[in-house]
Amino acid sequence: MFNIAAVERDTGLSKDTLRVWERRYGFPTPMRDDNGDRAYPIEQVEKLRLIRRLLDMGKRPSKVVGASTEDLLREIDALQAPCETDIAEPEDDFLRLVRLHRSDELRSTLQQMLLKQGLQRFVSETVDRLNIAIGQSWMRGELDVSEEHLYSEQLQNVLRNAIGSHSSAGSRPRILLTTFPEEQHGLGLLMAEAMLVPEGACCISLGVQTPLADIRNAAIAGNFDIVALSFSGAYPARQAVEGLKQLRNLVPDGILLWAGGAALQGKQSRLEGIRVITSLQDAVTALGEWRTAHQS
Amino acid sequence: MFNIAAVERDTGLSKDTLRVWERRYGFPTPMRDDNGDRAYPIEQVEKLRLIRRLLDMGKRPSKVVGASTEDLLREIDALQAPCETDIAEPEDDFLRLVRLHRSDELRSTLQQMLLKQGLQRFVSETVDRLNIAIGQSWMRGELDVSEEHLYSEQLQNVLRNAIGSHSSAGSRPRILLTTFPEEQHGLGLLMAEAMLVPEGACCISLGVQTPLADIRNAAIAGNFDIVALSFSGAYPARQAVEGLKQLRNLVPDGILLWAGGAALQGKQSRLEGIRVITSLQDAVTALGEWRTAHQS
DNA sequence: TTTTATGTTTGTCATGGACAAATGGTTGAC
DNA sequence: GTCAACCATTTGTCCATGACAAACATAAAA
Repeated sequence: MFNIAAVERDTGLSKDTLRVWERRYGFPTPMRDDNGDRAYPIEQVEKLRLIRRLLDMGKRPSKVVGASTEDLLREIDALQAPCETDIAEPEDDFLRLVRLHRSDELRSTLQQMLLKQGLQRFVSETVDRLNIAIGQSWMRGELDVSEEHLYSEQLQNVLRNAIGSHSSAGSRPRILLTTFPEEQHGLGLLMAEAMLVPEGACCISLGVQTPLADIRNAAIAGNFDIVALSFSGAYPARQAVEGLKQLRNLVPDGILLWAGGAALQGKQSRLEGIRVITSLQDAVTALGEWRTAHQS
Repeated sequence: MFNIAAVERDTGLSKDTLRVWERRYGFPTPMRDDNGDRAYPIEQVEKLRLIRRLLDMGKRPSKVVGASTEDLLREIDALQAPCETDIAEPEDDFLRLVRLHRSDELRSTLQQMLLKQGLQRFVSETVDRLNIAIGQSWMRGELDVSEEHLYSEQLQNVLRNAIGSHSSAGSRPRILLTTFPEEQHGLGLLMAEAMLVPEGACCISLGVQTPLADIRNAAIAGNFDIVALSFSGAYPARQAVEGLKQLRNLVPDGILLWAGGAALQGKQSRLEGIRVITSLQDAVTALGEWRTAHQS
C-alpha cells in the first residue's frame, strides 16, 4: 500500500494530477487508511506507470486513464512493435545475468565490452541498448527493483572507473553536470560524462538534485563554460521546461545551457537559448559546435 | 517574480508548506498575478532560503518564520560562533579546496591520502572526520549545496575505484548492502563496503531505496549470508526501527541483519535479532563475529 | 538520569471549485 | 493540398479552508 506522496515519487504524476484523474476518469481508485488518506494498492501504481508510458508516447489522458490494463498492454505492444525488432542475443544473454543476480559476472562482462569497444562506443551503443532492454523487461514484470538496482550499480562502477582514468584537468570547455532537485536518476549524467571526457572536455558532476540557485552559484564560482542538465523519463516534461527557462534567466549569457534526456523528447521548440541534446552522440556534436565557435 | 512552483524548486519548501506558513505566521506575503495566483518577489525567496538554513540548524518554524531579515542574519551569526574548536588543520586545508571548487585537486588529494593510509584507515579515520567537518561547515553556511555535492561525488569516485580493485568473488560471507526506500544518502553504504571488502567479504551493493519486499527477494535469490542496511542522520529513527523489525520477519533466520548509521544511535535495545553496527570499525568486528560463528 | 505522560507545533492530506495553457479539429483563403 | 486562424475540449495547476497524525518539547514520575 502506497500513500499519495509515494505514488508521486514512483510515477512522476503530481498529487494534484492523481486526485483530479480520480475525480474525472474514475481511476485510480485507492482505498483509504484509518486516517481517510488515499492508499494505493501496488497494482494500481503499476497501471499508473503503464499509463505514464503511453502518455509519453503521445496518447491523451482521456483515452488511456479509463482503459483496462489489458487494453493498455495491447496499446503499448502496438506502439512498440516497430522498434522492437532488435533485442538481439547479446542483450538477452546479459539480461539473464541480471536476473540470476550474478553481479560479478555482470561487472566483468560490462568491463570486457568497455575494453573492446572503447568508452564512447560502449556508452552510446551497448549501454544505450541495454537500458532499453532493461526498461522493457521491467515493464513486462520480468525484473524486480533489486535487479534493476544491481544493474545500475555495476554499470555505475564501471563507468566511474573508466571516466576517472581520463585526466582532463585544465582543458576546455569546462562542463558542469547535474540535475534538478526532484530528479532521482544519475545514470544519464554519468553517460553524458563518459561521452564528453574522451573528447577532452573537463567535466565536473555534482550528482543529482541541485537546487537552481546553487547550480547558478556553482556555474559562476567554478568558471564553467557550459552547464548540462539531465532529465530521466520519470521527470515531468513541463517542470523541466519551466525550470530550464528559469535557469536560463539566472545564469549569465556567457554560460551555455545544455539539456538532454527522455523527458525532453520533442520539446526543443519551447526552449530558446538552450541547446537540447537529442542523443548521446549529439552531446559530442554539441561539443564540436562549441569548439568551432570558440577557436581562438 | 516567482510562482509557487518556482519557489518550491528554489527553496525546497513544498507548496503546502508555503501556503500554511502564510496562513499561520504571516510570511511570506506574495503579491497576486492577474490570475489570483501567488507571485513571490525575489527578496522573499531569499529570505525563505535564510529561514531554510535556520531550520536545518535546528530552529523551529514558529521562532523564525515571523522574524525580520535582520534578526535572521543575527541568529545565523550567533549560531555560527560556537563549536568552532575542533577542526584541525588537515581538514581545514581540505575544506578550502572544496570551497574553491578545485575538483581535480580534491580528487587527487583524496586519492593520495587513500594510498598513504590504505582503504580501511582512510575511511574510518580521514573520511569520517572529513564528513564531520563538512557537516559543520554546512551548518555555518560556509558551504552551499553544490559544494557539498562536489565533495560527495569526488569521494564516491575514489571509493568506488578502490573497492573495485579488490576482487572477492566467491568468498564468504556474502553481504548485501542497501537502504530503505525513503533514504537518499548512499555514502554510508560505500564506506561500509570499503571497510568490509579488504577483509575478504563479498559485498554487493544495490544502492539506495530498495523496497522491503525486494530486499527480501534479493537476499534469498542471491544466497546472501548477511543483509546490511544504512541509515543517515536525516532518516527518522522510528521508521528505521519499525522497518527493521518488519524486515527481520520477512527474511529467513539464517540470514543475519546488520544495521548502522547516525539514525540508530542509542536504539540497540529495541532491536532484537539485529546486529547494530555502532561505528565503521564495528563493522569489521561484526565480520569477525560471523567468521568465529561459522568456521567450519 | 532515564523513562513516561501531556500539550503544542508542524507538515501533509482532503475537498471541490476555478481557470489558463495546451491540444484537436474545423473552416476558409491561397 | 497546404497553411493559418478559429473555436471547443481537454488537462494540469492553483486556491481556500479544514483536519489530523507525527514530531517535538516540556513536565512529572520512576
